[in-house]
Amino acid sequence: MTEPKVVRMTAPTLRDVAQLAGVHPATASRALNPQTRPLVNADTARKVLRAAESIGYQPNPIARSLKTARSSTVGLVIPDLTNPLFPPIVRGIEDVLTPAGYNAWIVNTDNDPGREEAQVESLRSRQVEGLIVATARREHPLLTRLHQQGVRMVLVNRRVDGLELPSVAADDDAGIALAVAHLIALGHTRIAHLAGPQQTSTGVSRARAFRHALIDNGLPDDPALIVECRYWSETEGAQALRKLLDSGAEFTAIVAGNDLIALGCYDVFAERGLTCPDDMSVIGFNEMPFLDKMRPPLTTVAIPHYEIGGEAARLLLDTLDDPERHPRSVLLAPSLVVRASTGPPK
Amino acid sequence: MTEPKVVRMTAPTLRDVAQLAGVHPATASRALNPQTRPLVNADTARKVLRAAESIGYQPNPIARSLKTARSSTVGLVIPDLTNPLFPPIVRGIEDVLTPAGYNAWIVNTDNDPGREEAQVESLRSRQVEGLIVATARREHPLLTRLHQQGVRMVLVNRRVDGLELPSVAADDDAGIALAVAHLIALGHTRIAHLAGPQQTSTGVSRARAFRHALIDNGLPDDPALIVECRYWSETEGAQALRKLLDSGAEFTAIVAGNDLIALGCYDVFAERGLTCPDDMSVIGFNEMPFLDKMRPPLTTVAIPHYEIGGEAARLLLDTLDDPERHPRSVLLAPSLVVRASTGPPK
DNA sequence: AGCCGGGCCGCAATCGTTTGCGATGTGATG
DNA sequence: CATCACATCGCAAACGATTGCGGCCCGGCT
Repeated sequence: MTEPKVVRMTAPTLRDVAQLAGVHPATASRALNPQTRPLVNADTARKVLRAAESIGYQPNPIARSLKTARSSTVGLVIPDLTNPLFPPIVRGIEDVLTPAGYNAWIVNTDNDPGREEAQVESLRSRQVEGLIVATARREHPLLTRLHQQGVRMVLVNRRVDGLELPSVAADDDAGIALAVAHLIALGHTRIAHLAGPQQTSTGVSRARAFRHALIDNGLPDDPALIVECRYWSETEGAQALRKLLDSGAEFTAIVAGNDLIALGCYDVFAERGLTCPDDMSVIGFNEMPFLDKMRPPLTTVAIPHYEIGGEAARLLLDTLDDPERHPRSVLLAPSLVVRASTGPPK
Repeated sequence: MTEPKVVRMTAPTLRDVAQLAGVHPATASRALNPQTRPLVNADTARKVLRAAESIGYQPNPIARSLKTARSSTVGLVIPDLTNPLFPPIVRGIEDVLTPAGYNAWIVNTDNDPGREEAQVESLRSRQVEGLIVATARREHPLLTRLHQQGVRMVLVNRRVDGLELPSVAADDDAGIALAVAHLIALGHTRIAHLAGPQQTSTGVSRARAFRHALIDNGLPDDPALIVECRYWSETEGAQALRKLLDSGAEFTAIVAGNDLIALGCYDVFAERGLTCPDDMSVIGFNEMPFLDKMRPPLTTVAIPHYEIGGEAARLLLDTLDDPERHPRSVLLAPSLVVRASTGPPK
């Protein structure tokens, strides 16, 4: 004899819990929320919790968001997920956000300010409580506006000129110093720099660090040996190197703004019949995946992606916790990974 | 004489629009929604639209979701964003979802069923209208349960045994046939297969295709030349190849289940002093980024990632449109990219 | 003139929570 | 015994949109 069991198609709501526990929804709400639980009798709280448990109640985040104007969600603004730099960072972010009860909304901007604006707008309308932004440019009207409007955010990898925002990045100075020292130790004296876009703080700070490193090592700071790439991409790296070679400048080693730019050089080596590292040493930045399997394996400055993500998430959580807190910024120490793309000059 | 201008800190709501246009919020709602616009007088609709425009009204998606139990959002369930296979697919998905007015929520499962369950639960509580799932295993209790509950979804790259779900993937048979034909044309007759995990449909279908391809070419189907990897990873690939070499089996070429497995072979080549392709040819699957810069550049079967993503999104949109529609599945044609990891046997 | 049928629009309920406020009961206190 | 403080809980109003239902008006018809 099977009793007809009523199956409810819709998820159990707070009212259901309340009814089952024999209390008012308001009481159930207070009992369920650890913050307000002291406001209800311990016994009734227990009853409510048991009822909720028994019917598998899950609070509806949408209704909650509507009422509280919060969402337990933060937005991640990424220029391009396809860039292997970002996935590990995202991973680090999620791994600290999740235990804290937050979720992350990932959006791609394709480096397009228009798309970026639309995406951020969409995030805001979904009541995200804060933003982790990896698309900052030195001049960034959108970010300054958001900051004025009191949107909580933290920057990763890059910063905005004149904006006091919490940020986390690798220590570019230290990283570039490592790279240059390595090349000098190998015997190089004429070293070029394929700089990243100077619209990004990282681009300028690495370029500046490069010149400082030369000077610190008693080498001349020759502007003819620095070329700017318009994007952090392989094709731009290749383009820049061609320009440099065509200029007739003499050099035996290259410090690239990042790994992609360095990999772009490989294409040019092939075109021009140069062998690496015999004719030309090159060193990247970021330690993206699979560099060890490249031809030749790329020497690079490794940065702790995962930790950068985690630290960014922690900074954001701090900010959400206490919006008045003075913005901290953290720099994480890079390290040098020597592979086969660097060697003594011929 | 500056008039005191009242600035509202909170975003304009539908009531504001209605008030400004001199109509009831209900009318404003109908006017704003193209679906219901015919229900209101064209003039008043114009007035409402103008009012909305003038104060920059953006509908609150949270309130809308609460009322309508919809969200214009779909969930993307990815095993691991760090795998370079997925970002381009995600990109393809987003590029068709966005014009259709949908957004994508990306979640990582780390190949962990527990995490997967939690993530999917979180997606559902946020009222996602459908799921695009890239984590399917052949036995997948979670997915079968979701399917029974009527959750709309489409599978990418992999399928679930006995479940009639829309799916999109590369044509494994064709791809493997291409790979095997290439090796045979080079003169190889003893070809090994480092198969992907046999819990995944892709793992078995590629393995099956491999054996069929051998037979079709009049070669023996030798079980000793097939080893299964437990994961689609470099380390597993390396492990499998070591096992195969240690077994004493003789072969001159390898068809790897995917690129990562193939790259794992490179490590073993180095360990054992084998040179590729002279001692051993190897061919991958997927055409992940940067393979052209590997040592040696990896021959592989290229699949149209971006299109796969786009097609998956289209299938999901179809399903959302008409849930009764018979599940379509699409296979996209792969192509062979010949590089330097394959050559004639010694 | 009376009636009918649209077209157009407003009323109010609703989605599932949260939360200020007030009601109730209890025990302690003067 | 009256008063008061306090703990506990219920009432009801939000949050911002959508939508069934019904009312009004106006033009056309008999």
